[in-house]
Amino acid sequence: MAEISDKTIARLSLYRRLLSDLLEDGQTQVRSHELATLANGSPAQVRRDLAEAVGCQGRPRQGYDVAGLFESIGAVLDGPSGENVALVGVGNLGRAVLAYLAGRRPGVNLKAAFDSDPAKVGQSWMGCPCHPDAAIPRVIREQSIRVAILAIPAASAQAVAEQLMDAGVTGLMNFAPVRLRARPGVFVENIDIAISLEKTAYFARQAAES
Amino acid sequence: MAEISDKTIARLSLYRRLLSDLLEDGQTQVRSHELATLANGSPAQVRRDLAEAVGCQGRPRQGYDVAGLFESIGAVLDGPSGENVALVGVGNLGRAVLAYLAGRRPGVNLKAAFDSDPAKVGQSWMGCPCHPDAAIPRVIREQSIRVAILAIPAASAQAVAEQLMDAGVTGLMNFAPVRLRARPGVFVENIDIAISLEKTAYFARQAAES
DNA sequence: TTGTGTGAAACCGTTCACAGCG
DNA sequence: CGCTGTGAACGGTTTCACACAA
Repeated sequence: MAEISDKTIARLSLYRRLLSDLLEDGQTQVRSHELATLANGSPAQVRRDLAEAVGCQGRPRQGYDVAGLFESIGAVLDGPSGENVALVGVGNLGRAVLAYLAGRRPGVNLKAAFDSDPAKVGQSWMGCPCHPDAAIPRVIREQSIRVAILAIPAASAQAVAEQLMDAGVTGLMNFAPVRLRARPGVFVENIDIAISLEKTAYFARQAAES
Repeated sequence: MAEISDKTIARLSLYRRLLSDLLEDGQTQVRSHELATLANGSPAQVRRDLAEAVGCQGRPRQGYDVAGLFESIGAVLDGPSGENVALVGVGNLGRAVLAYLAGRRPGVNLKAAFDSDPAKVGQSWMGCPCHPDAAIPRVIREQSIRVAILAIPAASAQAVAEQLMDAGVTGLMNFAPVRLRARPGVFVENIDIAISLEKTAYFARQAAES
């Protein structure tokens, strides 16, 4: 398997979700054209993604086998076993993210939550207990957690990120409006809601002015 | 002003936030190299963004004037007056997004909230009342709202989006894990948390395996 | 010297267009 | 035929590299 780009992985994840819907509908075959429509993409892109990143097996005239494709994408995305994930910050945002995790994401296992609020420590969300921030190094190591979700205020994000990376985390999903200084080799996905909102406002105005 | 790309707008928004921090620190001048470091970008990119999108006035040897740059970027991003924004769905996620809005975003005025839960209707968040979903067409038109944030379940997202677009919304920020069918000219920013998480998990594994 | 502005080159991802196969 | 797989062309961004200004 060669290097797969950022955007391709995002699309594969989307394809998998769409395929999951098709499976529920009992559909067994799907054309690139059909998937493309559902994904707001082009048929050529779908074919290329499936051929290059997965080991495509689409057949002319019938398209792709839904169940098989679903499995193949899963093999690429999830690896042998799923990733263990920690959530740092169990505020409104953190709890909202839990709802997405609850959606039976294959390959993503929430193992631990952390919060600085003593009132939250000891409670449980989605069957996993909330630890105090001080427990981060120990728990991350004990549970072999490589992925962490930062849903905490900007002021503490960098410090917490350092602790996580020290403990072995190699993937961070950062909701705090800060550009984290990550060490080399660590992947950071910034979800910057403030920026996205300003972007939306800008293009909404552009759209209205035409 | 020529066409400014998606990504450039996102960076400008980031620059503005960074400049705002610098202003608070009392810094009056900034070099492209410095902004680039803060933004995790390259100096050349910063210069190009500022020169092409804004009407740069950086001077050799001193760099850019922080206050002036802050204003100039604001003029590009915000237009004459700010955009009026509606929030649909006042669950955990919706309330979390409100926190970002509360961060005194210039150019973004929350004017209305909507929720299908009768218990929430009538309450207020950030000084603006929560209306029932049925009031969407009326309120959106009355308040001249062009931007809407969808923080509702996937099942109802498309239907609500249609109502919003019918009422004149031209920019949607969509947190629901669905690919919205938007009419031409309407800007949609998808924040797909499930996809972002799977992406982070994938690259965390890649990083760990090297 | 230091740091900006910008044409030109390099890069990456997407789309085109067509060969091949059922 | 209809639909996939893929080399080749394309277009948009990013980076390079250097002229210029203080």
